[in-house]
Amino acid sequence: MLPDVQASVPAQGSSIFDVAREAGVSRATAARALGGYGSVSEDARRRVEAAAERLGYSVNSVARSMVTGQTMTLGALIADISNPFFARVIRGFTDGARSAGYDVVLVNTDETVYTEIHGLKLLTEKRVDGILVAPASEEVGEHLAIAIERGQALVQVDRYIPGLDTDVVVVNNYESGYQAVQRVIAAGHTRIAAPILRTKGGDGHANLISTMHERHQGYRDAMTEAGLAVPQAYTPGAHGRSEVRTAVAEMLGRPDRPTAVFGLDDSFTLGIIDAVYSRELLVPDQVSIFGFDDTEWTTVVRPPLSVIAQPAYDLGARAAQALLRRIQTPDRPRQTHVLPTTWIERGSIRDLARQA
Amino acid sequence: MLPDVQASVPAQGSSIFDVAREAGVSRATAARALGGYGSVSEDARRRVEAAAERLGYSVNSVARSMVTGQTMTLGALIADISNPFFARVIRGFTDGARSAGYDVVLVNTDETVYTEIHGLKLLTEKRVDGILVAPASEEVGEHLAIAIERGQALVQVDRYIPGLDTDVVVVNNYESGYQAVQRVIAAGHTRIAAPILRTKGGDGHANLISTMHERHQGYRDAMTEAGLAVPQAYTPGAHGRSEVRTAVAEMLGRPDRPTAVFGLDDSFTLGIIDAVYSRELLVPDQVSIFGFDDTEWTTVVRPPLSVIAQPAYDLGARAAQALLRRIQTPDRPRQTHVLPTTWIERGSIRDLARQA
DNA sequence: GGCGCGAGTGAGAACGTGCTCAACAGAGGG
DNA sequence: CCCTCTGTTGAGCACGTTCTCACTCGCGCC
Repeated sequence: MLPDVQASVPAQGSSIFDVAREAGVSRATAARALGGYGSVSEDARRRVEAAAERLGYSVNSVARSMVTGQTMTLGALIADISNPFFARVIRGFTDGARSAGYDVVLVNTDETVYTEIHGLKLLTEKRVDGILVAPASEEVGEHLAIAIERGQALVQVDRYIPGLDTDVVVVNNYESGYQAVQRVIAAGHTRIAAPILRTKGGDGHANLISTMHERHQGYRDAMTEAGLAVPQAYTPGAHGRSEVRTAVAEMLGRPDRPTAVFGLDDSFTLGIIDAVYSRELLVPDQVSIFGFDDTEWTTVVRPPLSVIAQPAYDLGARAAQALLRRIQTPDRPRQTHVLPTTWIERGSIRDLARQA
Repeated sequence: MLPDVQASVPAQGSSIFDVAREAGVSRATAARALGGYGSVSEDARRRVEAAAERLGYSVNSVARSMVTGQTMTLGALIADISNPFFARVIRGFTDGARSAGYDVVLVNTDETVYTEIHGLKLLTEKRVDGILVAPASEEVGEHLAIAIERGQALVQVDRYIPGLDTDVVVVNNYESGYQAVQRVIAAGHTRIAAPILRTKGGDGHANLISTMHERHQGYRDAMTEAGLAVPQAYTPGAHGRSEVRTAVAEMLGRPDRPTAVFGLDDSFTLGIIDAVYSRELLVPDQVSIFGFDDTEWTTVVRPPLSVIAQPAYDLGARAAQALLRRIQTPDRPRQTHVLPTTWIERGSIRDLARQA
């Protein structure tokens, strides 16, 4: 590794000044030739392009951003990219962003408001042109309100903070939960359980997430309207798959155990299945299961799982679309996009009505 | 929406110049007070901080990057973030990056060299300080070689291009595949199949991915050394879950059908299970299954799946670590980090030997 | 032959920050 | 009393790009 050889390679990429000198023109002409604006003679254009090729010139987006005032970058503030649901949302978001020439910076919040605030600060400093956020709490949103006031383009996805003036892209969580539970009730079930997510903020107090909230309210209303009880034992708070497993296993050991359990999200459904197996109960003969979100594995469990499928990719793609429109037209009225879910009946719910 | 109200809010965030004027000091003093360098009187520091707070000042990272020459941003060029394996890798990578003050820009390549080249160009223009790449092809890597020559810090993860002079973070794919197949052979199986991934580049010719390549070679060698045949019918090329399903279903319909099928990655294993179900075969009594990568669903299928678990999160975290070290010390010798896999025996492999 | 016009070109400002340099005041020692 | 040293401050350059402005030159028209 001779130092001479290294020195022959420009440590930092060459600037448009180097290209101009190489081509024997001024910076302005080189910039015009490469930027495709103004008027440049055919001869000069060829010389500049050849020089750029020879020097391996690459536009410095940082400098461009200084001038144009836009970074062509979007930020994404989500709970956890290793959660397959968010991974699909982000895939849709990056695809939508990319097709308009934008890149995406990813920040995980782990459902923690403190991390969300910190991440928002970082993205603001990076001067991203817009931010996608799945708020960690439906109660604490002052940081987001301030960002909006300062003109930051923002879109909420999957969840939303009531009263926060942004575009929102969600599914009809309440209706989906309500209708699914109605279906299960129609199948003759009267004891239906639905554990609910309880996340903890940095300060130790529980965050409420609108998504969970609404799905659970749909469940409650469907039960109540059918004249069915919702005992507290059927709605334990849990923090993740293993806590759900524990809570549901306990519940299934009781004499008045539920005949059906509703998984409010992917990880909850997994925990419920874990619990059912640990009790060695048969699905759907001894206990029925249905879940929210149709992930890849729902067809490889036996019986295949009946679920409320939600268009995760489309959520992200629509959010990108909404965000890009807001960037282009900051004063447009805010919109809430509610994407439809699909009930997929597969076979994990026992029909007690027909059997009776 | 009165225009006056809007005008009262600064459209673009205030600069350090505004803070300096508000505090009654020069730009330089304000910069010193906020940047924490040089010496500033206690009085001036307080006034500057108060002014910054009042104006809601936020550092402009773009301008800072112009001066410092670093963006504190890393790029990630991976196949598909909605693939749970990569999602976990990226989670590890972002965590590692974040703890050192770096953000991550995400680019999906869809296993396409053309998209990878384009993504590399974008990341270069954005002047990211380092790039994580899971190369789409183990054959086409000239674009990456050029980037390295220009001084771009690069780390390859999950796969690698032979001869490309970068840090590499992988698992011992060959050994893992070899040993797993050896185990299955020891359990008395002689007809073991392993479909292999064939992705297509933008130009239509097949990409070889080192990961798949090595796992499959491990399988082949274990078979050959045990004196077992590897008929071409046992190693069909497929492009994803549904193609694997079709290929394996066909294979399982033959009279000389395999007694065990090896899923070289997560999506392949899903396709294999699909095929087994479509043939209504019992696992492990009629056919054994084992896979690569231990995802969340492997414990909710019946029987639970025996797999080679790989530390996806750690792959990403170690890659971040390696990349950050290279950024700090560009001339350090390149290292290849091989992370261990773990064989998890669960019950999807029938022991023919003990039974005989 | 003078004039206008358009194409092509170069000089230079601007973006907001980090950092160097010089200037200045005040304290302290010889 | 002068010199030095230290703490504090402001002026100004640099980063690489985009874009505006003014200038030159050649051509065609009156």
